[in-house]
Amino acid sequence: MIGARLLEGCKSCTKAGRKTLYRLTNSLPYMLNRVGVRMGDLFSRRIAGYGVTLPMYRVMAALWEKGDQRLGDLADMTTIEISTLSRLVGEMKRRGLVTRTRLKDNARTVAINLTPKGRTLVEELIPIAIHFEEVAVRNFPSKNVSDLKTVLAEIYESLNSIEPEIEEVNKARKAAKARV
Amino acid sequence: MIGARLLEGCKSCTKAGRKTLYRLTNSLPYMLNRVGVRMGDLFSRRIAGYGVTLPMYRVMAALWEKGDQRLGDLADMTTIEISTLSRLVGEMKRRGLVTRTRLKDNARTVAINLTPKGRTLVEELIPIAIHFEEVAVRNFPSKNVSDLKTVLAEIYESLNSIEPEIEEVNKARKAAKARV
DNA sequence: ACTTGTCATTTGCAAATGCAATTATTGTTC
DNA sequence: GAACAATAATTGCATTTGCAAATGACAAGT
Repeated sequence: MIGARLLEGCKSCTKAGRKTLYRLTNSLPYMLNRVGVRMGDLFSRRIAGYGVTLPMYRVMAALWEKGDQRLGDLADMTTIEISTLSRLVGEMKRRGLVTRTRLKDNARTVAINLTPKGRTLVEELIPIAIHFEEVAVRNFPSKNVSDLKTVLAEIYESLNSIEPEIEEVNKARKAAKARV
Repeated sequence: MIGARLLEGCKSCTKAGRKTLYRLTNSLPYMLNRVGVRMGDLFSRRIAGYGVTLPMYRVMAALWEKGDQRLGDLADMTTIEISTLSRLVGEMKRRGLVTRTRLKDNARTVAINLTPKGRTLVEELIPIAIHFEEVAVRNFPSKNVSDLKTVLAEIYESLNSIEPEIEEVNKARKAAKARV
């Protein structure tokens, strides 16, 4: 296993023998998750007064950017799991923010759209989102921010490519476990 | 409102009049969240075969890095909300991964520790985490990765500093809403 | 000792999430 | 055209999450 040499029990943390030591708090998944969650939390509280949750905002902003989407496409765009999204859209429909209509030529699929109420609301929220981001990164050169976004997008793509690899390892592990 | 000029209805998206246009999918909160969630999902599935969830792994890795922590400190370190963590630790105790003992000199606080079983498990998982990260970023120069980590840490700090500012706006909004 | 206040954790509740079925519709093949 | 597979969305179930309120334990002042 690559990296096994880096593993060192925490009792040894005080010893100076090893150059590199694993730290959860310095791992990329942890750091990404932490910042992402934190930013989401803050923005979520920022918009809570408008009576919408963060996932609802994301659905509305996605629909504002590109309307008349099918549920599955909206799930891809928002990266909200489709079963979650299905229920979320149901709730948003009850609140009069979106419409959900089954297509006539293919009754399997539904088309989601913003209502005028939903549109008004999201157009009130988007400037807040823009301002929020400006404040969040106001201490950083804009070059750094755009570089960051580039890297984030690249890593996201990279993750898609390693997914099959991971699934394979998982299968092997699962098979090994089934024997236990 | 700063940024209001950037707001443009989606019908106008086809027009070429505006230089900048808001896109949810290009906003920093969205991109961070997307990558963080995706990476978490993949790693979560990677370790699912070992019978632990991702939050459980994070708790164990945090305890491995620094043992004998109080619940609140562990919440800070893992950035898991304390009420969530309380329940999570309860479940982990039932599974024999950690111990939770109330201090004798201050019965308000509890000390959380890894059990030998928990320690064995996390020491099996950490090399997997290291390898996972290596694979996830293997296409990127290590300089880029370390720069990324630096920026992520800085943004996280920056968020802490803007929190009071946001809370203040929220309060104002809340007060305005109470009048409705 | 008795109220008051603060601190650390836990619980109640409502939402969001992921996975695994299930339903409903459309396509394909014999 | 009847059986079967494929597609799109929904539902059931268990877990995770966050906020707010409640509990339980200590601290201070009177």
